[in-house]
Amino acid sequence: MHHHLLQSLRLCATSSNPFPGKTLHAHILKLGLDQYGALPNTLISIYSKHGLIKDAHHLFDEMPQRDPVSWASILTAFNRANLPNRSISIFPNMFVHDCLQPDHFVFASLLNSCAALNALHLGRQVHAQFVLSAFSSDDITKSSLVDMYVKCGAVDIARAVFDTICLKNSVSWTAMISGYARSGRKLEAVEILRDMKVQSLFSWTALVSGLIQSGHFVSALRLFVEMKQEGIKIVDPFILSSVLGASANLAALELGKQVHCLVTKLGFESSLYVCNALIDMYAKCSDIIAAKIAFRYTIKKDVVSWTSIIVGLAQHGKAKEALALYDDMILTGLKPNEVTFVGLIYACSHVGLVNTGRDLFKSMVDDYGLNPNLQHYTCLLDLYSRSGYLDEAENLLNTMPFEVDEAVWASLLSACKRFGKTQMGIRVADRLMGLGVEDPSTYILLSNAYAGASMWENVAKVRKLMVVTDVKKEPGYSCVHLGKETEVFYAGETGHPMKNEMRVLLEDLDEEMRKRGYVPDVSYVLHDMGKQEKENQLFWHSERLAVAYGLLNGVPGSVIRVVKNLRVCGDCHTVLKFICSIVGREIVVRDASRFHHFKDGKCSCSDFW
DNA sequence: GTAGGGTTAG
Repeated sequence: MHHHLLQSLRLCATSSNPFPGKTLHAHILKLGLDQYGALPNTLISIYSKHGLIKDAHHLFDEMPQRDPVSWASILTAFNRANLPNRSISIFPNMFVHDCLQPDHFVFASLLNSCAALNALHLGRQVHAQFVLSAFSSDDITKSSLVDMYVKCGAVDIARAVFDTICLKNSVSWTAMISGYARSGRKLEAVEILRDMKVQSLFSWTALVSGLIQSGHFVSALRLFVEMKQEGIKIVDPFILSSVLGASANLAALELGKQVHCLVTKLGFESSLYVCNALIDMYAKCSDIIAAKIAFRYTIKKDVVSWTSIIVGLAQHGKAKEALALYDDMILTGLKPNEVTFVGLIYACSHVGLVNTGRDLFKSMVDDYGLNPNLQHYTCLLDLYSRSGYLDEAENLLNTMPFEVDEAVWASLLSACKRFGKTQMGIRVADRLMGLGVEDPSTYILLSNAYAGASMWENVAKVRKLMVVTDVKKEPGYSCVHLGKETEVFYAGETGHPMKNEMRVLLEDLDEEMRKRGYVPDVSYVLHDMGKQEKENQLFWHSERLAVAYGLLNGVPGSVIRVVKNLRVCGDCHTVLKFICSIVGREIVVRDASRFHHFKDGKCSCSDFW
């Protein structure tokens, strides 16, 4: 009888709905067989596989006789329900109530909970118990130890355990590879992969996506190409969404398009992860139109899809569209998350919708129970600053429940300059001086603020501090993407083979700009030097070189796409507005914090960044 | 005496 029921239960476990299992449970109860170990244990696991954690827990509680299998089942059930802390808190009862000792299955489940909780200390304790137990040679538990140490960031301990595994399977190898890759230890990660006899898509995915997580985009992409050459079949779209993420981070539009083609070729265009990655990739590669198309083609949209396009539109200065899409999203019944609100408040700051932004901030807390983080406060602050509500901004800065860094104060300082709030500017500047300044552009702001109030002693103090702290500007560079080719330019006179053509073009443009009223703003130059020399510095800024090169070599009439590592300098921003209207071309610059679409003499950022 | 439970990438 038991065997027959167990067979049926096993079938239920593979079924996609829980009702056959529940019916059998009722049947078992009627027969009074629920006391027999294997039957309730199987039921616990069926319930948990169908997400019915309450039923699983209830059954576990009611069991008169529990054994280690019951314990392994309930711990796994909590882990599966994303409640690893429940596993940890219930576990001591295994000794206290049931007088049982954990076996290797229980250890593996516990380690899984520790990994999910990032609880290294606890994990080490479980490790110690495991070593002292009768199961200390179990390889699978050792694999979960490797995984736990990796997830807690203790990669070297993970490696030590990994080396003691007698029969390594694909799971142990993959865990170790992903550990090295996610902590950016590329060489070691690759070495482990090379040691594997049978490499799978899994192991390559761990390597490539781990490296992408740790910011090693280019190495990851090279390895992805190598994987394809090795003939590994991409039977699962996971790695493709990772690679799309890398393209997005590198703003590599052509690469992203190629991966998009691969997605279509392999038939993964309906995978939600892939669709969301495509929306984000196109937006970050500054092709917001393609991002909108990708969004439209996403059949089953989730919060991430909506949020990706809302944030994308907001960053590209299309605030109205972003806010309109939010209304559509709410109509579909989806709940926005923290990231959605960052995009929305950011959008408001672009069009000066102070009240809408403030309402959204309130709605996030009151209607959706979300906790505003530093990013939300920074966006709100931006909204106040750029709309000229500087008292509100200063008040918010002084009352918000977060430690505020230099960049945030600096942005308020720059708003003070813009709106001519000299007194507040000095107050903020003094604050910044007390905070300690590292960013060279902050020094410029400080020096300008004091100079504007004729506080020459303080100007001298800032200069002196700059020398003492030996401020070095991170070298600025700009890349211009022309089809499959990319050129990189650093600030300063270039040694590029086309240097002369570029100089002539920039000089011609300079002449035309001056006719149209351009006056170089040398206040953006950090170094102490004469006016002419400062203008010369500006002339060779990397974003101008990139644009000049794009104009000379790009397809006539096409959009010029530039990616800069730092923020666009204020003077260059003015210059690019002139250039786009002189040459009648659209120029898109992605800088360290946002996108600038220069078109018809205007920029999508409305001159605030 | 047997079943039943564990580990990998967003």
